[in-house]
Amino acid sequence: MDISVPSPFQQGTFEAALRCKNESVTYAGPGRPRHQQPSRPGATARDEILDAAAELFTTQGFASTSTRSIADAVGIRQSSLYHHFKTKDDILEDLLEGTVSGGLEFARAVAALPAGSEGTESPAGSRLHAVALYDGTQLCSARWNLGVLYHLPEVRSTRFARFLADRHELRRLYGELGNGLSATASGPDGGDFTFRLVESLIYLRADGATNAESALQAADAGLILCGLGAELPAIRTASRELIGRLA
Amino acid sequence: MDISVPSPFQQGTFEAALRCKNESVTYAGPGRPRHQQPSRPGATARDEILDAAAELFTTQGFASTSTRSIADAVGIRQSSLYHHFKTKDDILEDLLEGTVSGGLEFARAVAALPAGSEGTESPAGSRLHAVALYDGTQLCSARWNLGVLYHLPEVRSTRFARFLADRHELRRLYGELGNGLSATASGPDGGDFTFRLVESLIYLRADGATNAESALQAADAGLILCGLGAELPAIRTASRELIGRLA
DNA sequence: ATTATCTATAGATCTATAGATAATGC
DNA sequence: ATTATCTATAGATCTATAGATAATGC
Repeated sequence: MDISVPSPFQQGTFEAALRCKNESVTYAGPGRPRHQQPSRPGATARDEILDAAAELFTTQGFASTSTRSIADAVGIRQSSLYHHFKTKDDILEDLLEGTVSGGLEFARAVAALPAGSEGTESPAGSRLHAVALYDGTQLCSARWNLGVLYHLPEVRSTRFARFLADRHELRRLYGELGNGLSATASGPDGGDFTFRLVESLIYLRADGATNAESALQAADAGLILCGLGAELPAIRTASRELIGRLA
Repeated sequence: MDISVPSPFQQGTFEAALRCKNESVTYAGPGRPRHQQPSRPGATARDEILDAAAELFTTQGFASTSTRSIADAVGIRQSSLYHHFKTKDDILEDLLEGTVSGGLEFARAVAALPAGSEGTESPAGSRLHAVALYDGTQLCSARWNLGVLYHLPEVRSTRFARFLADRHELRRLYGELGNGLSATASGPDGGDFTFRLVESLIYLRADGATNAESALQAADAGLILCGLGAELPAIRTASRELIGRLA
């Protein structure tokens, strides 16, 4: 059955040809030296891989990015990736988890505060504002705009159950923090609208349209939809205080 | 150089094997009969292909969907696709263009109305509300949730310049219609916030969380952010009237 | 003659594994 | 001995083209 024939076009040969271009070898840890110098931020090879994958996934798409192109961006051979990650999906899983874990942790801490502990005035809505501002700031300032990967059809599978569950819990916390604030404005969903406005920062950023105020404006807009537009100055102050205390 | 050897695993052989399963032939137009009955909605084979591709692109992703799987879903051979579309990108281009053209046309018509012609009362903001409601309704009710493809990294290329330009013009029209309405509320960007809230319906739908009111709620929220929450009942009436007249 | 399909295939990938090799650290 | 890399490759794809074939319509 095995009738395959070696061909000059095969991968090994091509890599061997490439190799002639760059024979420089520098490597600090244990193991065989790399054929190229490391050029990515990150303390470990694993971090370099994650950074390169984040760049490529966000700029070229997940399925369109080959493991070979990630390896090339790191300066290792394609197969060396598999020492650090079992599959390509595992790389994506790590990246997604990293984008939601910080915000979720902060939101949990805010939601767990005993009533009235936001500060001396503690205006209603400052908890939701703080969560939105923290989350939005992270989405705007993270090194790569990984949020664009949230809604990939590929991600809606049990493979990424943990990320999906974490993001769902974060969304639920927005809803919970918005509950009871919406007497006057857009109905009972001010918390979820706030979540949606914060996530829309992802696409604002993808269009190159975010600036230093974008996250604050999204949080403010969420609170306006909760009927608290008039209290915004006090809310902003308390929100910043909360972030300084918990983050 | 040509040292390849025919193998029992090659495509042609596999297709020939498959073919034995289904010999039924029904075909109405000119040309050779299909090996399978058409099973997709659409007057033409081209429409069937677009429908199948829309389903697969939205549920499995663009890059993860092979031309073979599209052809299988239609009931034709993979290579037959290329009679109707030059490349796989051309299929995506057609689909994207189709999702924005209707909304853009409506928004242009609304923006081109002479001042004061919305109706007898013509409350400020009803034009923006009408555009948002029309657009949001389309995003929620279209057969496939093609909006999830808007932010694919693959789409940000000159290849899709026409779609990108149309969507950009639509966004600009939201901003224009929002101008001058935002004296009281969230700053000067009520129009763009409305656009963002309407587009967030795409991801609400992807999470299975839209209902019959979702589009209206998004449009309302946009107008609240323009500082016109108090006028919403009158705005809604005028907005529906506008849609009935122009759509 | 034109149209829409088909079979067959080129040529270029892609992911993941097997097993060798060259460092470090005990 | 352990670790991180390397070379080489299996085996399964993928997109697109060439050219044959079987309908319709003139």
